[in-house]
Amino acid sequence: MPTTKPRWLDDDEMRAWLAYRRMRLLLSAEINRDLARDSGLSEADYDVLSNLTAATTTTRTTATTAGTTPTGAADRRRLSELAAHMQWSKSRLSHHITRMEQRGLVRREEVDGDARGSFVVLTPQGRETIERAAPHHVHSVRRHLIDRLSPEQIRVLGEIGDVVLGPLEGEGIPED
Amino acid sequence: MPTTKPRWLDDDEMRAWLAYRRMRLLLSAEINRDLARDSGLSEADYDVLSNLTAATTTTRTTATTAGTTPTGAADRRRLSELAAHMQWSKSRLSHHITRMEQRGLVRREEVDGDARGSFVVLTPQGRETIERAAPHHVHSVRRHLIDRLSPEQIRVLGEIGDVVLGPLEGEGIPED
DNA sequence: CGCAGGTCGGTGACATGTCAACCACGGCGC
DNA sequence: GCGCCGTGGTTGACATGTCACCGACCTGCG
Repeated sequence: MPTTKPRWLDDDEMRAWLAYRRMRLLLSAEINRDLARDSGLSEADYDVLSNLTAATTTTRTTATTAGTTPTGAADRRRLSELAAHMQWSKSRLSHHITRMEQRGLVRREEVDGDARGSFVVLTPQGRETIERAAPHHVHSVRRHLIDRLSPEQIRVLGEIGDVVLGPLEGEGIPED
Repeated sequence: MPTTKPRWLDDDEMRAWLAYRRMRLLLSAEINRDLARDSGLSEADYDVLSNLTAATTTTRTTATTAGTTPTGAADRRRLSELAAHMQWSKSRLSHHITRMEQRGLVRREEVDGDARGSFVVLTPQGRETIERAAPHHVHSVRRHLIDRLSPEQIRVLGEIGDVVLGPLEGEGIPED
């Protein structure tokens, strides 16, 4: 808590803070609009799907990849494991999976060893959807963000993420 | 639309994209949590309030300032003007003002020349609230973001905002 | 004047998230 | 075997936003 006078933001700092906030508002809106138009998915849908296919390929941390699937893929993850990985609350994921299940994109499946848990499994339609969506999405992300930045700006943005997120990753989501 | 093969993101690009997305998720959550705990406000509340006091002082574009008010301030703005300035949809603002009105932070007031429109007016309690909240909020923003960044990172973040937002500012919000 | 079309806002239905229980099960100590 | 607690997940009530649409009101023009 600021016991004394607060140090207000100077012009550069304000500009940076504003940049972050405006991007959160406008850039996200734009990319999500593209995604909805091109593929009928919300960003949340896309993330879930891509984290399910990602599980099958090599380690893919984010949502902007979806290559062809190697044979014998698993396409399934425990709810809690997926929630932790995405840093979503279990509640959020559960609600969202329910909705995606009704649209036929994923389905729940029991776990053998543990009667409490369940898997989320990608349906064929889910796979089809994400594979179709991915190229458009990457294109959208490039068009609105990545391709507008210089290599230096890209590098620095990555650095900023490391510096800022480091201390936060631990604390996680409020966790139900 | 990607007619040919999509250009997937390379490692640096992916890192930058991930940084943006994780910050949107975790950093925002953290700062909002602080704000709610310290001042009982949501980020949206804070923005509205600060844009109302801002109108009274010199031109303040963002939400991280709230100095003492000069005498004879107006503390009022047209709904549509405020919505445009914040780049919120009118619907969103209208709903939100209704809720804030019920908490006594703002109130609506008729416009003389135009029977359609209304002003949003800061109540004394609203002013009190934002002035109390501001120092904590700046502190929180510094602690989680600004003070973790080097001057160069701050400068580049600002640049990124300009480059990315430039093309978007025009398009505005889906606008009801 | 009189009205066509834009502007200002408000509303209701619906989507998404959060928070706080809650339930059922698994594991462990005794 | 039993009692307890931690885990995995679900649920319902509620907050916030979006979208589509309404309605009142201005304004320019014939």
